[in-house]
Amino acid sequence: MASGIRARVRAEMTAEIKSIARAQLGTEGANLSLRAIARDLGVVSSAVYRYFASRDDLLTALIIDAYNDLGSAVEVAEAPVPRADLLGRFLAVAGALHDWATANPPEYALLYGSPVPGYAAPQDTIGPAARSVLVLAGILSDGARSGRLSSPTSPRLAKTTRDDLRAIGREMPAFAGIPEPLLALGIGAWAQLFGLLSFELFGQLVGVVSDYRAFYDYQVRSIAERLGLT
Amino acid sequence: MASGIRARVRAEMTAEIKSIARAQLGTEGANLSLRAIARDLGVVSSAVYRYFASRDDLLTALIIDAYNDLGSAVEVAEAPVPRADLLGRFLAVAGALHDWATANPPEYALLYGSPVPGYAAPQDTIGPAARSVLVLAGILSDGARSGRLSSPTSPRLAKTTRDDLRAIGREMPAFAGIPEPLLALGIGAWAQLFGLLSFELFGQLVGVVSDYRAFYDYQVRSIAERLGLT
DNA sequence: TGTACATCAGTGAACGCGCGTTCACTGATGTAC
DNA sequence: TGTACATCAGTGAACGCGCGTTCACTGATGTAC
Repeated sequence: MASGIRARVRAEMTAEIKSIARAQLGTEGANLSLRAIARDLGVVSSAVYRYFASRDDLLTALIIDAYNDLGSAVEVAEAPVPRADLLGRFLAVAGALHDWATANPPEYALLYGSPVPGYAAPQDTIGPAARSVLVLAGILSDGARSGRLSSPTSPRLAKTTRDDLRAIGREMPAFAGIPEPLLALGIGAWAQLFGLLSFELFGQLVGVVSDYRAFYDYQVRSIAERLGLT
Repeated sequence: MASGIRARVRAEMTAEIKSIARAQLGTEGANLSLRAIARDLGVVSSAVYRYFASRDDLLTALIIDAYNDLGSAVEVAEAPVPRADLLGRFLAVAGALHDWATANPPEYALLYGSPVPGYAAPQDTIGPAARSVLVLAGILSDGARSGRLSSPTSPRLAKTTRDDLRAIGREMPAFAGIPEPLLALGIGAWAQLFGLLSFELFGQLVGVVSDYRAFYDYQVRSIAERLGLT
């Protein structure tokens, strides 16, 4: 099966293109230049089309890779924590988010920053995008099932919001066992984590916070307390 | 003083350039094209340089305008609420944020989305950027002074974080009267509001939430409760 | 009120670049008999 | 094991665009006396 060699070379080439593109994200943002990538690769610009059908295709591949990278970082951080240690699991998730985001700012911006003008993410990004939040869902769902997490009784949920939350449980089994108010709180907490990360990475806290990690950890513990995680 | 005419025409021209640039933000993101602006303006590309020294200068003007626009929207929404109605004031602020962001997505992305590659915001943006958060500071500070807002006692603040928070009070008088734990909570709440807005505007909630405003309002009320606003 | 001069908006050409994508092609590598 | 054929990576030229910025200039509008 000598075709295996061709396939392996192809995979390596594809990986190298993505790696060069990733480096470009850092300096140029999401405005990838295929010609610049080809130049770095030491190849004529049209050669890149053997590996990606278009600029958007390459961008999609980068997005999917980044979601998977983040998702697996979160999973790996949370997995070894004993299932009964809900607080520990949450701290592991939040910590992994911060670690990954600060280690990969361009990728973070690609996933959670301004949408790329003219680019519409295809369906294939949805699965990878969900991986990290599914880990949070597991914590809430375990807590709800064991009765250790209780639901807030106020504020009142609008009917539309309650419907939305029910639909989430229906469509994603991982969220199924979570009472609606707790789920709403959980999504709010999730948004807060990313709000904090965006503030930190996008420069909103410059001159305000100096020890970012300590500040983030404080906020995370305060979120955990609010969610009733112990 | 016939020079007043020249000055007025100049101001109008400047405003029109910014308005065309703002429209371009929506389709092209922060990658402004001076040539395209000149084309829309019906003028030769070099003419734009009579009004802005460079592309970055124009971008800075847009950023400052946007911060001021948001800041004044928040101020105008909050000002008529009776000072003693802390909850009403907070709801007004949060509502104005949502109204402004959903009415001006490109501007929102410019201010709170991914940083523009190669662009460093000059000092002049700091003042306008602070306007909206100063309104929140006023609410917390009034609440603290009147004793109606109490400070959470946990989690424990790291020394570095406590120093950061003290420095904020020292450098911005509006924050001076707010106890450190309450201030930390307030900044966390602020980050959460923007996290929710970014999730909504940047597409993270597509297929999850259908009634964005109801969802946001629920989160806002839950934040208000947590802060002890009544 | 009229005239000389200064200011300044806008022109047009140029410099030196960049880009994504298509297409006919060469030549090496793999596959099937 | 050897040969004919198919696959496919990479080339090079071209199409039809785009860009920010500089500079010498024209001509209208304002200012000072």
